[in-house]
Amino acid sequence: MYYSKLFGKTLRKAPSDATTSSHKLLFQAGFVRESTAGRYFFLPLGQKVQQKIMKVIKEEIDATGAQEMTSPVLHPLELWKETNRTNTTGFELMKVKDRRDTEFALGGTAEEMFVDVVRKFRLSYKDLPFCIYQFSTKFRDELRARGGLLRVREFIMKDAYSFDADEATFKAEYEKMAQTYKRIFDLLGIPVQIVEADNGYIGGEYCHEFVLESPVGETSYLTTEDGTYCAHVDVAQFTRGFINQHSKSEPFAIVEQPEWVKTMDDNVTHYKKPASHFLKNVVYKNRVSGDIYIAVIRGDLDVNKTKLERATNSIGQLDEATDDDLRKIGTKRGYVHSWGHKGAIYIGDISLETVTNFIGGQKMEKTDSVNVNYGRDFTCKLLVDIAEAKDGYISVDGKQKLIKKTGIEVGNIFQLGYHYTRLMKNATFIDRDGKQKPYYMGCYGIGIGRTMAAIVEKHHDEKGIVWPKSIAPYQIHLVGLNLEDNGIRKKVLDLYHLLTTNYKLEILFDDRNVSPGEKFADADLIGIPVRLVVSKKTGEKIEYKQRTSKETYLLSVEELIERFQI
RNA sequence: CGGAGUGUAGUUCAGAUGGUAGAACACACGGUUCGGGACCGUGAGGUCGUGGGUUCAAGUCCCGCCACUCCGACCA
Repeated sequence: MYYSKLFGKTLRKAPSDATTSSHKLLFQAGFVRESTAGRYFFLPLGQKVQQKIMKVIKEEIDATGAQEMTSPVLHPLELWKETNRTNTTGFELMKVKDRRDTEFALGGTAEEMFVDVVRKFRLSYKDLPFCIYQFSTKFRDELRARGGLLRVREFIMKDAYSFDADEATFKAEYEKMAQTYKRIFDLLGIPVQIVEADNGYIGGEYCHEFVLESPVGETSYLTTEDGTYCAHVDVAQFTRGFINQHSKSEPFAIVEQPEWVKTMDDNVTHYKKPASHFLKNVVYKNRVSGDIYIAVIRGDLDVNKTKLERATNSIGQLDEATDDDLRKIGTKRGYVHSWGHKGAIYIGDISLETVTNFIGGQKMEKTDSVNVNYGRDFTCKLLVDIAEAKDGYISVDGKQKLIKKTGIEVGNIFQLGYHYTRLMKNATFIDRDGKQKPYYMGCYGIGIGRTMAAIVEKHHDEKGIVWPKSIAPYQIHLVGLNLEDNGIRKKVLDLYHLLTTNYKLEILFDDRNVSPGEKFADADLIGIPVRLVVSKKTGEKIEYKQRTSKETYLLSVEELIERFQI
């Protein structure tokens, strides 16, 4: 490719509203342009990278025996009705109508479609297991796009779906895919952490995110110092510890409050006790059923909404209660009781059993309660883990501190189990015993654009991008200097043709009539792994430099070709 | 959807108190340069996001809307 013909230009400066390195550099170096928020053009350079990422993924996924196919982007809305996902609040489905008023969902994920195509065949256990996948544009009606390619509304995703006879064979498939993902991200130059995660409405124990640790990521997770435990904040478990105040035999009592105590902080000052000795009550409302939940928790801990949603079987449906909601159960902010409000369902955190003689729980305008004990003075409908793990908390084995990290989620793998195949009719195979059984499913996704951004976040310096070899837009950035000299011009053109034609190397040849400094600056910015220079200075040789190094070498054509192991 | 901010040339930005729109870089042409974003000259490029209002006069003041960025909420 002649640089002078390349569509897209580099800029001297990054756009001012870009905040992440990947956004700045991919824009500045001419890889992407924004259409509207969260929708991007991939310019020729960006498209090359995107295709190379897909190639790496395809080779590795194909090696597992999975087969690539494609599905329509417009999904019949009927399918989504079968699995009730049109009503799943929280996941905003984008819909379109054709001129006959038939409704379609713009695919944001394709479980229903893949189940649908599979059930068009009468398969037997002999056909199992199998895995089918596609690369396709996904649409997400995100409330807010952010960070360039990190969170977008339209993106190419590799989504794979596995079909097994039972959980045992699925487990093997899942494990194989986890290993494959690890290898893919190794090849792409992204050191990922495998993070235990929440798989939302489905439940179940297998769900992992592949995360690149990065300050600009949106995924919060906790890991032990030795890395043996690594879990998303929505599932991370920790040890509460036991806080023994004094004898449990002191009777529960309502006491006068000499001052009006308003918040947890004021309580701590007033009673001269740490926050852990107080009862904290947080109220949520299920926006679908209208149920009101009061989460009761030790005062030093916070409620994790996702954990609470899982405990109450209301995934994606809880909102923080409004003043109106509080009024309905007969209370107001600051005066929510840990028991007794009619019309509310009490869910307690297991930390309630780690303290004797709590303060609070029945706070009124002039009085408060003390010496309150869980089990003796009050109970909740459920006593489960609904607390959010935080930096410095102790791991479940009690031996290590948890470290909180943030990162970019570049891929995920899910156990779907029978969730879809039970909701959708005829999603069955004929088993050995001649009976129809639902498929046991898993799904596996990788966002291509986000992966590209993650690679840039990981691989750049002050001068520009530093692409790993596997996905660089070109293998060689050839810089021709002194091109007005016909001898040099011929030499560099001969080299270009030799390498591209005989050796099939991908080369970006900077043939422009601009200053050397500008060509070098662009080479660094674009970030192709190897830079070659032909000029009057290099004589019969060719200067070779790697993007990652400052060293330059003068090589003969033969030596050069050797370097590329041709 | 809540909070904050920004919209002026392709990009980065300047345009106090209202008075007929500017620079740098990029782009085109000519010339001089030529190993780390060279220089000189010439030129082209703007319904100042949009609609309305106030005013003799609005990029500037007021109101509505739109878009974008950041924080939060949301995120199979």
